[in-house]
Amino acid sequence: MHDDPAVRPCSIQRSLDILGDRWTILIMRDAFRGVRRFDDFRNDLEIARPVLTDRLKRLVEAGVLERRIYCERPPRFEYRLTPMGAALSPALVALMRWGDEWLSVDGPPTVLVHDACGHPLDQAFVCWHCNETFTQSGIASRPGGHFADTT
Amino acid sequence: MHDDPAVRPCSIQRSLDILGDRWTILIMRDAFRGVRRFDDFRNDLEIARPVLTDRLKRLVEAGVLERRIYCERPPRFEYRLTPMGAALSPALVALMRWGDEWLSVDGPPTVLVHDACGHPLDQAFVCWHCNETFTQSGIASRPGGHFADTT
DNA sequence: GGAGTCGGTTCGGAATCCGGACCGACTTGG
DNA sequence: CCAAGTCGGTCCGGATTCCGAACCGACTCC
Repeated sequence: MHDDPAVRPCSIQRSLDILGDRWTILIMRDAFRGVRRFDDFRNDLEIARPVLTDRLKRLVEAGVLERRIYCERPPRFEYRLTPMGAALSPALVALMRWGDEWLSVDGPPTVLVHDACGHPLDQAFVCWHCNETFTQSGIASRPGGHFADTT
Repeated sequence: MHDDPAVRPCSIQRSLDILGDRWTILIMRDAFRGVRRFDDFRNDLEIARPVLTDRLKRLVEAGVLERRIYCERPPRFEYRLTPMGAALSPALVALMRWGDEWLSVDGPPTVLVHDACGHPLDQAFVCWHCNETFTQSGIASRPGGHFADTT
């Protein structure tokens, strides 16, 4: 199931060890939307209760969500993004943009726009050293050789 | 399992309808790496044969991979990325970068670098209209309201 | 004190996944 | 000519995981 960690410790593999099932990424999407409580996740996702319990527990153990009490006397909990969880936003945005572009029948249902000018945003790579921006080419990878060529 | 498409046709949901199981994203990662043949996927992933057959078939049906003959007389097939599949690279890169940053014990095992100068690349948003680059702030979303705020 | 809320846990049945065996079409070696 | 190997699959029985439904504990509200 996983690569030899000494030879090719693939980070996609490791990310998917946390995120890689049918529900977890949707749970994270909801967390980004502001969903925090057990029943709100449940109502939004129509996920079975035991599965949601398990996924939230795993995400907390992974350090992606934080379980904190928001009500003392009947003990009630909420699940919030940690910095590690919030750092997933580029991945979720990329998934959303891909779905927008390739999977929507009547145009992108949700578009990220530049707050100042209102024009749509693109996702790209930046070299802060050269102050250059790319979408596809001009990229190399060291030392693993992934993604050097996508054709 | 899915949102009401009239009210909130979430593109992450739709993307995950194609990619959202334990194996599919890893299959796509391998495809980006250049893996094309059934047995190569199998050897790399240690996935059960019937499951791999099913996943490849689904990815072909979804339009993400293309199944083409590379040998006529014993009919042999290979699976190649379509443009739609290649467009997933930002999402896979984002996942890889997240794993690099948060999940590796001894520093990023693979880093994307700028081909010209060798410095590491960052992933960001670009407004081609204003020629501005952001990593987090200055972003809004219309009309769904996703990802406007990550705290 | 009965109903409602919230965040679970505990069941049995259903779907899915797994490894291993088998298969068809062909090539290669002896 | 026959045996073994390759490649891309399918078929099978057992194990895991998922699901919906019911239940539960602690509390609040009426």
